[in-house]
Amino acid sequence: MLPCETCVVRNRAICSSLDMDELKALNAIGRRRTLEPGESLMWEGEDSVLVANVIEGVLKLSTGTEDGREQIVGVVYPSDFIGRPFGSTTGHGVTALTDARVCVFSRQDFDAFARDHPKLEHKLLQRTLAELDRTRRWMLLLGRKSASEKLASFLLEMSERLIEPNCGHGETVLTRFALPFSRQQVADVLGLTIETVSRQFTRLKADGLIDLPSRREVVILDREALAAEAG
Amino acid sequence: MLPCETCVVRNRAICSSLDMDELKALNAIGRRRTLEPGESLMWEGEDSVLVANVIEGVLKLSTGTEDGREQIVGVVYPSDFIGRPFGSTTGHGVTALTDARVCVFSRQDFDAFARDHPKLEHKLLQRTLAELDRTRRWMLLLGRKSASEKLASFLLEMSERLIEPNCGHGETVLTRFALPFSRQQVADVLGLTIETVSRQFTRLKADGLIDLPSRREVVILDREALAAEAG
DNA sequence: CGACACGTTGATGTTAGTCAACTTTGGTGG
DNA sequence: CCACCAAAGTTGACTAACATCAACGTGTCG
Repeated sequence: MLPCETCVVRNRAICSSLDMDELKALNAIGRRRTLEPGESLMWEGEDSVLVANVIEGVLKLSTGTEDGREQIVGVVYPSDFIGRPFGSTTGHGVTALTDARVCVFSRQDFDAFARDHPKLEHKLLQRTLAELDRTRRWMLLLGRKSASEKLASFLLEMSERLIEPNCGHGETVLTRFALPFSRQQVADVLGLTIETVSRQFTRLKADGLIDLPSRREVVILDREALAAEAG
Repeated sequence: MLPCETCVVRNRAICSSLDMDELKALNAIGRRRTLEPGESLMWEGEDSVLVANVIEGVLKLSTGTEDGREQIVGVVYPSDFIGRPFGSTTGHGVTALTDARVCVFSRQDFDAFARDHPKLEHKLLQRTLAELDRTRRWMLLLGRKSASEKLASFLLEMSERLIEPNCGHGETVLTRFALPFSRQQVADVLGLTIETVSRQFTRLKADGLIDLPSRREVVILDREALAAEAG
């Protein structure tokens, strides 16, 4: 039996465009891999040798300047696609934030496969367009929002993106969740320093909009007010 | 004779994936349109009814907050693709910065055509992936760079992107060019205020890195130093 | 229990934003 | 052709927001 048949993202990842025979062919060129928090799958500037699908876990995409400043330019979740097909270099590093499982392909193999399977390319195009939309919305945050607006926006986005797809049906947002980010990583997403992030967390808690049961846990107490704060 | 046959972007836009018959079919569902500076082709949040190819001119993609802050999230040049195929809403406005000519399609017609022409979808995918790469690089600028780094980076990018593709072959960057942006628009690209942009222009000129023969013209005097300034 | 990484808090500094005055430019009509 | 005007850009003084530097908790794991 194909590993794909029991894959939890089978029906959501780009693989969902393939029938059984095609899936078998794709499976033949891919392999599973697990990553621990902090472990990288690829590095900025490196030749684009791999692409992958996220099966489980959360990973960050990040770039940096020569002098060590870092910016997280994307966050990927189960069923998301990683890597740069049809291109020679990787524009950003990919690093696991949590324990993660991915389905990895050689870029060359994947490129060849994709060219022969327009339905797969179509799914990939849809995903890429959606990711571009999301990324552009994030630019508004980076360029024009204040620290408190940034953090509020971030927490709301988290509460929408961290939903486990298997549990329940109607639930569209989370009220309580575990952040897959350290304070430094939140700062790297929002273009702030760790101190500013910490202060804004404290303020949102003091104002009663959120609660922080532990370092990594967030409870949204007043979503309305948080949305207002997000600008 | 098809208008496409004499189209200056025929060999660079996504149309380059099509043979004569296919081009004829695509031409049948498209039409030309001209835009004046400041004129918009679509608006943020609107239903996605149009897509287009840029034939001539420069256009901005922009989003804003409720309270009027604006962020330019992309800039498109001849042969670039505009709009959101396979999606219901437009995430950002599209407005001409210069006189522009575009080749417009109804999104529904285009979607249907694209689904039947995998080579076109492939080109579109390549373009979208490249645009996503560029957008992510811009996030580093917005999140982590200082005002002077931002302006220096911006001028260097302009000098690379404004090259007329027809003139010459080897020339890969421009030393002198006309900015298609007002100071306010530069500010909206970089996530700064107009005053800060103006001060940084003055400083770069005073330091001898650039010259400003007129409001809209820029001459790069010391590309080396400008690149260093860009961080 | 202690060490260390992670996070918070406070004091101070710097950068870019704000507000306001002034200058330049380009366009229009007398 | 020139005078005038509005729009765009520049400059200066001041302020606010965030960064920086530094000290101080806190929880996690050997």
